[in-house]
Amino acid sequence: MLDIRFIRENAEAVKTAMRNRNADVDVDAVLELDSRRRAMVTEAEELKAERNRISKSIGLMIKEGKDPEEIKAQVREMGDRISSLDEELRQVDSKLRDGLLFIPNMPSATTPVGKDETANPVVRSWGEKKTFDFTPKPHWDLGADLGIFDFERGAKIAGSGFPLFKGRGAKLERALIQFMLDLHTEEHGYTEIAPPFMCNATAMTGTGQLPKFAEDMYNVPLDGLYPIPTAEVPVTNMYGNEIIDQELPILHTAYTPCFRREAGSAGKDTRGLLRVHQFDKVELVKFTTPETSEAEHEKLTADAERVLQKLGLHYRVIELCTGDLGFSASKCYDIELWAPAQDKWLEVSSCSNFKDYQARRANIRYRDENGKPAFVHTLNGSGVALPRLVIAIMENNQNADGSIDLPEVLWPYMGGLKKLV
RNA sequence: GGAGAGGUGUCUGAGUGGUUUAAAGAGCACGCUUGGAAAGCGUGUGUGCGUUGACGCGUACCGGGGGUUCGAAUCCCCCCCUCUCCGCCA
Repeated sequence: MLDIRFIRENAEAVKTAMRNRNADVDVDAVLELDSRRRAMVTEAEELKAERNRISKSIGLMIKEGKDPEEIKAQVREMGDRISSLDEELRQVDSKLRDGLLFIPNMPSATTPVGKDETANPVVRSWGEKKTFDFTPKPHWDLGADLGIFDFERGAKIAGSGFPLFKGRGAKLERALIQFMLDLHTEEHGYTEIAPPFMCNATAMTGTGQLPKFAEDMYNVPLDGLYPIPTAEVPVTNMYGNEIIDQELPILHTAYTPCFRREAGSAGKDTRGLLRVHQFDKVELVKFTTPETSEAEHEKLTADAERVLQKLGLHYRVIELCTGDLGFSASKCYDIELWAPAQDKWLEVSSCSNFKDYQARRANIRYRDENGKPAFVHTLNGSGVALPRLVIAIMENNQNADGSIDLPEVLWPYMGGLKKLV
């Protein structure tokens, strides 16, 4: 969330930013709550100061054997006023917090201003489109023929969008996860985390999924838990309500399954692995100082790209414009893989710098050079998500006979298998 | 799921209704002392919010939330977490 003091002092800039985001936010209503709240706090605290003084004197009177009943009655009235003021204050406070929780992050100064995804500039690309001397098949046909997944049975037991991998398909999932985790821990300096796959509402609020995107989340109301939509939630919230005393930056990587209801996407990208309710992902998460977060953002993006380079897959990096930027992000690069049978680019990673937005929501701090507590900057990106990665591997590496060549870096993880036949 | 014991500041640890403004010790920082160090001595050492140009002042915070009271770390209620034992169980 944004600092209320920042909003107070930069109201016009905030309003402009919200317009650029196409976000419908009533900044003035929040400012009004803020000024009401401060007036009430001052009044309540003055009363409390007086009550504390008098209560102390009552203690003395009793000790001296005087009768305090008259003063007690007087303070009792004061207490009633304080109680009702506190109650009112609680309400204003929670309204203000709710208001703040629905205001998205400020786009960074370098984020291009634009209306929607059509305004996202391509930053760079790697490799080139593969040419085929036959018509490349979509991954769902290839996979069904090879028997490496069985979406019908997945749908039978959980519903559509819950993919079921089988045999070498299941092993390929495991191999890719292991390959990516090894790369990030051994070559990029990340510490691996195996976190809980469910989080409470506080954690979901800390990273920005709640309260606004409740409909996108699965939830288990009986226990107040949410199956995680991304490892970002548990791994970022690891340090919630802490003043981190380790040296920054902290780099974490984590494999988790991810669960998304995809509300509002019904009927879109329904075939195969394009858009599913459950998928595997290796995530990269960083905690940095404000001074280093921009450089760490570039490095994090490069770490994700390295996965695709090692796998030999053609990709491009785009930067999200203000109109397409995620709620909590200040700056974001999407990495997209080319899928020849789909004839389109598929997003496999969103690498975001959240600045202090999540840190303020989750209360994650460090001590700055003066020893004063300050909010960290949080960053994350997929490194990378599996379904579309599997699509790209299958569709790009297919042969005319329906077999699929496996990238060389995966051979050791596939027990020496070089080809899916 | 049942029974019990706990949760106090950076740490250890006291505190069961009123100068507690959370004792004491350790740690840490600074200063004195010293040829230098250690020891010793002295001073300081939390977070949020409000207010202020600033120094500061006020307020809240002893796992979390409510309540009783003029006044709560302390009494009452609910919840969370940790440990021990029992039950169940991969």
